[in-house]
Amino acid sequence: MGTERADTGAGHGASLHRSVLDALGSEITAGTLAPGHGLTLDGIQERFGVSRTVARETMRLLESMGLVVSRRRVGITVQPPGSWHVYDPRVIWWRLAGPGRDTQLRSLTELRIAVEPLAAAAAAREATTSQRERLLELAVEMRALGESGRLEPFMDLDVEMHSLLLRASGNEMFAALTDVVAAVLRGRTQLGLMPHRPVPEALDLHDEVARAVAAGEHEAAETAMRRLLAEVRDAMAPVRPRRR
Amino acid sequence: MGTERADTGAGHGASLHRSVLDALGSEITAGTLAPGHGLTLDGIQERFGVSRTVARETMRLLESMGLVVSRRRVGITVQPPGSWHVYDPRVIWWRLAGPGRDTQLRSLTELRIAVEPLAAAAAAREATTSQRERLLELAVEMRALGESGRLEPFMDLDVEMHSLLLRASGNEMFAALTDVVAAVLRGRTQLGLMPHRPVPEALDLHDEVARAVAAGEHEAAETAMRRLLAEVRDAMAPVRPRRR
DNA sequence: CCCCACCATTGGTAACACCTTTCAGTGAGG
DNA sequence: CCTCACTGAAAGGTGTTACCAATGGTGGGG
Repeated sequence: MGTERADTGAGHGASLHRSVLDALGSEITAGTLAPGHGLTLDGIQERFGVSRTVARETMRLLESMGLVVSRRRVGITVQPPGSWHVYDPRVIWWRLAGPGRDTQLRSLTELRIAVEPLAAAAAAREATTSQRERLLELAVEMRALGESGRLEPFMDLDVEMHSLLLRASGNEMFAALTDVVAAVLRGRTQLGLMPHRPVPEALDLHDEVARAVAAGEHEAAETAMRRLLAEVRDAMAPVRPRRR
Repeated sequence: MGTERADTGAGHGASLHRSVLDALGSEITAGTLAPGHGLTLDGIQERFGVSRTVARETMRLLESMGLVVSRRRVGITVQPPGSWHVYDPRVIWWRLAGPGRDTQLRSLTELRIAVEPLAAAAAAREATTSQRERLLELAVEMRALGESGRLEPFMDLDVEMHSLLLRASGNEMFAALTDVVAAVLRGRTQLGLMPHRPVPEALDLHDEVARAVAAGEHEAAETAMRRLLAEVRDAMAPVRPRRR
């Protein structure tokens, strides 16, 4: 359940430190290792049967993600969520895989609502010709797949479309969110939150976004994307029992 | 043997691997070490006069930021900008310190335009009473400092206000951008992109945002913040937009 | 109450065995 | 003579162990 090989980086095989990192990262972000909890290198060596070098590298990586701090004599201390680097792909992955997944999905969706409309507007201005063409193609294919109710391939196209828009925006900070958005879209289906059993409304809005961007109408693209995401957020609302 | 020690003044405790990390990170993000360029652990040891352990830990950290990949036999390869983790605080810092600083400021500002209006709206709903009070205080102090033309302390308050709003939004993804926004605001003054005296318009808009959030009027807060940021973007325009 | 000594724990160095991947060299076949 | 497949050596990261240095929390002594 938790540690299904988080291949977040450029994927090489399972190096030793990566599996240890995955285990500890998951536990910290899941709250199993509570903030303030102390670790030691010896403890890590012992627990995972690895050498000091591997334990140290793992610890450095955890530290660079803000999950722990390491101080002499006192050891390694788990940090509270506030200091986690929540834009780190691995952190996002762990949190989506653990409990609090719906909380995470919710805040990520809010981020999407903030970013994607502007990204769509920028894409309408900046996209290359081939990107615009691909966008229109995608809209057509999505409609076909959506109406025939094939959810998985539909999701793939959905991911591709949003990624394309983010990349075409010409803003590297937007483009860097493609993985996040992909994770949200995939996580949403996995969680069974998949709101649109491709509702016609969503299909129409995707179509509208694609057309507007392709035609360079940035205002239309922005508002269409905004409405699309409002749809997404509303469809997600029902699963809200959790308040902190 | 050029054993150099590079401390780019980034404050934290000057541990050995950190200074090496800083040096290499800066060079890669600055483009001095071009994508595709090859490094070796031996080379790093030699150049910085550090042990293999330190070289390895540095390399792991660079890899976790997407700046390099490490493969057996082939060595360490510098990655193109597209795979950098541009939300990592250190990457942002390096890029703001190096060339392409204005490009970076521009894309970060666009990100602010996307996020901060929604953050303000959320803050209007979610902020605690003391946060609302502090916001009003800040607006008053900012006006005083702004009208007397004291740029540095004005900037500090500016940073505090935007940080407060992001944290008060209740969305961890927004809150995690406080460092980014702080870096942008500070970078903007350093770059001389700020008018020597805050324009009255900006002061009024800060005031308006503060009042709206404090009063819980989320729509007013959102539009006020949007106008504030539009002002920021326009004030920034004069610097030549460089296209890559 | 303050100061100092102790020692647990990370920080850093060194030397080593191992495994994977690349690449050059070699030979056979066309 | 050219091409291609095989082969083996070397390059370079991966992982292990042992050891010393620095540091800061803790507790004991004044």
